[in-house]
Amino acid sequence: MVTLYDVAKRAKVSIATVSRVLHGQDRVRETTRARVRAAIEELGYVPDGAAQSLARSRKDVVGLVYVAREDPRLGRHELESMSLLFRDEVMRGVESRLRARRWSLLVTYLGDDEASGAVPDGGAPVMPRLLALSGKVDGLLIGDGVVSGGQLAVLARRLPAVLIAGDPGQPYADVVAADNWSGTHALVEHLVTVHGRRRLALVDGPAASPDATVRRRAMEAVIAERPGTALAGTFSGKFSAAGGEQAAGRLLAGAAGAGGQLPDAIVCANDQMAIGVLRRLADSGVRVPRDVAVVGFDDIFPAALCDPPLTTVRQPMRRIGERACERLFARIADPSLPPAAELLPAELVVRASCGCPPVSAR
Amino acid sequence: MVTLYDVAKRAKVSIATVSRVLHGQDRVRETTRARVRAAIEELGYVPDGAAQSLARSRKDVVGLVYVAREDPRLGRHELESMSLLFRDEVMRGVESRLRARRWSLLVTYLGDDEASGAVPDGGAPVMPRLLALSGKVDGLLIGDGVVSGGQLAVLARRLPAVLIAGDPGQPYADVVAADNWSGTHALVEHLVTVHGRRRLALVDGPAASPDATVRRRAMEAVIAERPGTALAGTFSGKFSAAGGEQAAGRLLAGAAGAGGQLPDAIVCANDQMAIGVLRRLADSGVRVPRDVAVVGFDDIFPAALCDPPLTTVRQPMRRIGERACERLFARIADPSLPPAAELLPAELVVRASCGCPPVSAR
DNA sequence: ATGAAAGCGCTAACAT
DNA sequence: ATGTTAGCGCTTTCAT
Repeated sequence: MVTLYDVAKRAKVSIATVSRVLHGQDRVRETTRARVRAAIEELGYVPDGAAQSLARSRKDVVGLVYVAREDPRLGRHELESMSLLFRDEVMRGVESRLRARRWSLLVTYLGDDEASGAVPDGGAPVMPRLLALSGKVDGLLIGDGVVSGGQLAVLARRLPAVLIAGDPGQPYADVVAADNWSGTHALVEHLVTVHGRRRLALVDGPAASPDATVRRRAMEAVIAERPGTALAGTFSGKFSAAGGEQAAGRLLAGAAGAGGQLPDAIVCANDQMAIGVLRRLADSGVRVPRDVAVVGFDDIFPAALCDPPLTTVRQPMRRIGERACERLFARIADPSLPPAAELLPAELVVRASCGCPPVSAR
Repeated sequence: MVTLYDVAKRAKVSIATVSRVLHGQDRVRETTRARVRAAIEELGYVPDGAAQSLARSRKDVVGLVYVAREDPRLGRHELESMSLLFRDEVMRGVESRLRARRWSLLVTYLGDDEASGAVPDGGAPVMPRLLALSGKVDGLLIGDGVVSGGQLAVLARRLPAVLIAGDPGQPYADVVAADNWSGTHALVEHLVTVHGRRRLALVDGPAASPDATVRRRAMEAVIAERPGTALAGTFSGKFSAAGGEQAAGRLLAGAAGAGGQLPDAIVCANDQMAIGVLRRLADSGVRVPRDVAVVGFDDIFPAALCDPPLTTVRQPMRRIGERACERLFARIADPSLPPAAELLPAELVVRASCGCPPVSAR
């Protein structure tokens, strides 16, 4: 390996001078500078980042951790795998912030086995993988589901950490997430005030999901605020298109029963479920939005493509990445900052499935 | 910062012993081990990665460089931005290999201004960004279009490097890419032998694109091999849906002229263009695949969703990432390896737009 | 089983 | 303008 000493020897100067040239400092004679430059070029010298980091005692690197959560049965085009898009977008946001500072991003996907996400905190030591990573970065961005609360507490004590799209309620670390509540609120309000929908059914996600819970509450809030509206049933299932189909099936079965009546709007916990609902409805000859409006959440890619195009709420994924990164910078600069949660506004995306006139999709 | 010395002091042992405990070596008494463990836990000690790397003189990190190539006008759902999917998939492949070795991935997106990709090699020094990165990794994975040939030569001389989806013809570094030639060849063969198509039109990409060139050559090869088939015109444009629409427009105009005749198959340089062609054809009442077959290349997400579903060729993106990473490992282990190119088979994805019976897409 | 000490390649304060 | 030198935090012989 070519070191500073090799270059210094070749250019017949001291290592300090080489270092100066390397960092474009003045106080070096032009001719010397040229000699050093030549030596660097000839030797193909590359400064060792580890040594630099050690000497400067900072690394200019932030870590990003996700759980791999891979399902080999899912092709890359499956709707369910689209949640990956979320991460990719977040990452781009992070990267744009990093680039401005000329820092780098160290990405790690933990295997399902290595993450402690849902585990009920057995007081286990911090995951080794995560520990190793910690030593290589100035701060950590942690994806949702990577660590349990207890682990997070331990981790955040050791180094600056920001949780991405995690539980805004936990008190251990900073969080940056989308504002599920106001997003859903705006969506349901739209249904009620613009389209005059009154009997609102909910196709809910898993009870354990914090996101689903918040979205449900927001819907209930609108119903409470708007006299004349009512919750026309709740049908919960997995966050998948299949889950949506099943829920819609139960909903249809209920409406077909004695005195049964179709709701005039179906609010789904996410887009995948909404797409499943749409399919099931189409199979039964129910027209959307004419007979019933359907809305989703997330604005995943296929949402714009389905028939009718889905009205939904977009999570500001990229922005989440940017803000999380900025917050991390702030915390690195001042580790004593009290942990804060930042909720980013989610944007209502109006398409045709709510009853609005279709916009040329092209 | 908590260091090895702090832990040693607290546990009343030498730093060597702490280091031994840290790495699970034997030759440490159980009671001592326990004392050290306790000290580590109490202090919240995290080994400094930079110091470790320096002492071990290896980093266990590989770098991945891409050009940002961002167009802020494009929303994340635009077809054009789907090429990003390619990178994300490649990255997952890389990550899976890295994980097996417990290495990390250092990702950097260069700004358009920082990359030298298309630049005609002004003999400029290696980009500073890339240099800085080089010092932090054991090897580099370089995305297509990041560096020019000359730069690549310089870079590859300094550290292990593998080009991802770049020009397999360049002699400076290893390359891992999809086999465009045989993929296209199989696709066109399918059109000719299975569906009896004879008058094949080409909707070509930009002349400057190596990918487009290879795909064109492969198509010409099939035509040369199969008597009775003929090239029924070439219409080139940008690698975009709009480019495809324009090309289809010209094609239709030509067919409408005196003695004009529609081709019975249109081979497009990529899926985006094919989708544009499909749109334009639909607008003109031309039926696909009945009147004319249309095929693309890449198998981007919307390819399965359009009407009719697009027959195309899938690049083994994930596999490319895996192989590139493995090749990089090999080169790190033995830097004297002669540069090699590895072409991965691209898979024919048969849907309905070629004339095959539609498969239930769901 | 444990400790002492010599680097690893670099930065930066302090000479000169 | 340039050189000397003391760390940075760790791994790893080599002693004991």
